Amino acid sequence: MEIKTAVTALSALAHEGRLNAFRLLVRAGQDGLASGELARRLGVPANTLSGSLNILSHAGLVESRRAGKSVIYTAGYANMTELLQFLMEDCCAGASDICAPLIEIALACDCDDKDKIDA
Amino acid sequence: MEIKTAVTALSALAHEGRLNAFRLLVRAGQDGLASGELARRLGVPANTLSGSLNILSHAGLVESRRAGKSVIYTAGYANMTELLQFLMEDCCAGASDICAPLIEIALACDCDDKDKIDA
DNA sequence: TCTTTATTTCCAGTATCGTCGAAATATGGA
DNA sequence: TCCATATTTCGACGATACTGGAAATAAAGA
Repeated sequence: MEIKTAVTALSALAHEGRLNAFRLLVRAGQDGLASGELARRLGVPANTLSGSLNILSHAGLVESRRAGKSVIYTAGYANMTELLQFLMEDCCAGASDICAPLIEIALACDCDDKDKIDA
Repeated sequence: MEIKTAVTALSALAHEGRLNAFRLLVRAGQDGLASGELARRLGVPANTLSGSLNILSHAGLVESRRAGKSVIYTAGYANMTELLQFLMEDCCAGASDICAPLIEIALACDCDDKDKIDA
């Protein structure tokens, strides 16, 4: 990931409304949420949210698909992972002590994939 | 971590100059780098960098200590980890498939602490 | 104390961002 | 086609951020 890409993604997330929207979509999973439903839950005007989603979309952090009159947004998991990877990739170059907490975080992630560690 | 704290940290990182400075400090490890040395390496005026470091500092992403005429900056590893944790903490709430790449990232982290996984 | 070096603060011009009313566009149904 | 609903685009105002010159502050040595 290039630094400009990372800055674009970080800028997109560096806003309370957009970060809330993004996290809501992360929780919503692959089913995603319709734009209107998202606006209702976040309590923001539809056009304001539309702008926020547009910024997140250009940063690759959300994806969208039309379903009838609604537009369904989902989190861009792949690009989110790339960003986290970018933020971490130099963490051990000379400072291995920062690495331990990162592994703890991944291990704390309470999901089925936890089993993979023993494999 | 509260969302406002996360936004502050993300905003601090959402700037090419500051992100470069931060990553350089992450690589520099606990020894850190003097403000002037950092400015020289990044090719930015000392006062511009000072402002950048001030923003990163208020976000808790860097720390500083005076050493004679120089001020040494180091990465704020603890707070950086907290931010990453915040960005990840909901990753598995209904979308466990996003979790796998995160573990891969942590495992890819090539440092001594990798042994802990087998413990 | 005076000078040099290192860093920060102040300031102001410029640019970019955030917000939301109003209008435009897209879709499905009658 | 006409209407209702869902969403986006446009536009403009106010707010905030970025930059770097110049001045101020901090520290060490002569």
